[in-house]
Amino acid sequence: MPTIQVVAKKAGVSVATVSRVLNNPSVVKEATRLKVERTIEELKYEPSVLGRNLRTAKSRILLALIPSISNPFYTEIINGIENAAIEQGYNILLCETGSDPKREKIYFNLLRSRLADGIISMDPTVDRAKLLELADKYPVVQCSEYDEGGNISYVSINNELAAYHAVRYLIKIGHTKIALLNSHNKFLYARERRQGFEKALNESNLAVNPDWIYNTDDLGFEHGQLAMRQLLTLPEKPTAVFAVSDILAIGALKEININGLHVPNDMAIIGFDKISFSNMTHPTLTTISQPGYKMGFTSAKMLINKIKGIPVDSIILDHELVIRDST
Amino acid sequence: MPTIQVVAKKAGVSVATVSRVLNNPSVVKEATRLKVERTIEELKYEPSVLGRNLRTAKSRILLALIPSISNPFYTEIINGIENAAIEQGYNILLCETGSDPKREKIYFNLLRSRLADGIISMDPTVDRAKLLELADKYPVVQCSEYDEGGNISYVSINNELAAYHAVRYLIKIGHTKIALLNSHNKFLYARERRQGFEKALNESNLAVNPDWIYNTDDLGFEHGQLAMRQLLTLPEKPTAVFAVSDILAIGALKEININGLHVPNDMAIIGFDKISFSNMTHPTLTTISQPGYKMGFTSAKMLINKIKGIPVDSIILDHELVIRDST
DNA sequence: ATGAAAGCGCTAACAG
DNA sequence: CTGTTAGCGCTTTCAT
Repeated sequence: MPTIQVVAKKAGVSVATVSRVLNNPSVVKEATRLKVERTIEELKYEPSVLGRNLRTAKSRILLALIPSISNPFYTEIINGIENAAIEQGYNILLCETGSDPKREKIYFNLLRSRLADGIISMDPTVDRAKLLELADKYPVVQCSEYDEGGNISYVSINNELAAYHAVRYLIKIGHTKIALLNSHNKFLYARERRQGFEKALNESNLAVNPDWIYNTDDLGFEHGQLAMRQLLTLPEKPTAVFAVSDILAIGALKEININGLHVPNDMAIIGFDKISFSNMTHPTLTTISQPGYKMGFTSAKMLINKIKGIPVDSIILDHELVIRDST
Repeated sequence: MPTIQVVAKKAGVSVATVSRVLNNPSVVKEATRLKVERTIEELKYEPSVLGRNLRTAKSRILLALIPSISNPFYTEIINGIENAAIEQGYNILLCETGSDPKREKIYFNLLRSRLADGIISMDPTVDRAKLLELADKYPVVQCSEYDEGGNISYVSINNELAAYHAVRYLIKIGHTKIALLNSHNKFLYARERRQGFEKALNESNLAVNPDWIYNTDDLGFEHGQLAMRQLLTLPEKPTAVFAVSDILAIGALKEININGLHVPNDMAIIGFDKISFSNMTHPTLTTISQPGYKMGFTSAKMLINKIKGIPVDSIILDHELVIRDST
């Protein structure tokens, strides 16, 4: 495991020169550069990131905090983050918080102990106060989720508008009895999507029936199933349901299938996120597509800029209604 | 951002003592320890991992190489890896190779440049020669995949036996015309599972019909669909299919549904991996469960032992046939 | 039980 | 264009 010293000695130059051919080759004379490069090759020298990091006081590592790696919604985002990072010579430490404050703390400390240069938070359950405190001293951006009050820059979509578009479409194709399958109102996005839902109904003079609004804390597909089971027991049933996540929508779809009912004839369904599985169901799921890749890519670039001291602005990206067979 | 120097000065001790209360508190006198701890608290001092890493020549970072983060099969494994790592004070750098040799090279170099202490490879498409070369100088283990010839320790299941169990079960419930939906034979696991498939058939004196064996390079669900479409055009159709991945099975299931046929009456299906979505389909999927969490946990512990210089042995873990509604 | 001091591998100011 | 040198923040002998 040769060090820069060894290379320098063997090549007959100083360590500074070796360092230069590594980091700023243009300033060294071609002849010496070649000589050094040859020696590096011969010795199979690889510069130690450890030494470099200490010296430059940077780790070139970014933290990506997600609640759960098994949620396919984050897959595309992570891809975007990774590509943006690699492009700029950064690496990603992917951290699953499991919405567990203890884990969150471990990861926050990675920033404090300089193991990471910045953090992208995607966890809706993150401890607001702690995140704000962290953002005070370290580069932090939020992706997908964001904080109303705080001044942490973020990348997101317009949740209210997206929900509005989804429900307006259901109304347009003739539905008047529309249910909402939402997550818990403690989440900003849940409140925003509900607003969009209500706005679309109000606009068409449709009443909001509280029986048709289902909130769940757990976004597992079983809860989509549960919700649909309950809706189907109602004396007056809805004919369409807007679910704020594809997973919930898939659960609802399953319950409808189990009951021998038909989608979309007996019940239309719209999901949210366009996860890859939304295309594998039968029938395929109409859904709102978030530009996951772009969200990830943008937030990583944003974070890197922040690390470099370049000021950044929050960004709202466009969503898209993907019409498939469930409506 | 105080350093250890600042803490030492303020506490009126040497940096060595501060370092001791951090790493080996028992050797320092209670009174001084308390004094130092109080100062650390006051200054909100966090030791720099950068300095420590350079000094100890360790990064306490593990690389986890997976082909694709969107493949839910890896989700459980990653969880296991993460927990084993955290337990021992390591962090995980999750790297998606996308089966791209260029990316792979970047990640291998992370080891060479000392940014990581070891690597867990889960990519079946990994460049064997390169991996063996790397394993020569650095701690490497394989998880799920492994290499016949090489001497890299691994954690895996018995693929042949698992396939054998799956097919034997299909035979037991009355099927004699069984198709195999396999990935490419260049993969060891594909060859092994095919062997198990054939063994079960042979044992019951059933012939292996080449028309009922479908190989695909791409494990996307569309290819499961394609495969089933082709099987359904055959003059003599199988009555059951064993797919080597749940995703392929789900694709096949969808095609059967589209054709108005019934699972399992017209066609029984067994998948492989027990991904979370295998439970969300209608009907739910019978599948072979790999102990993903345990595989991840075990391989991470194995790697850490290797890093510490403790000799390790490869391990074969048990699979399980999960019987659900598709058979 | 504690302190002094060396040094991990590298980069960057400064001098030449 | 190149070399000398200081020092990033920490751990770890070696003394005391």
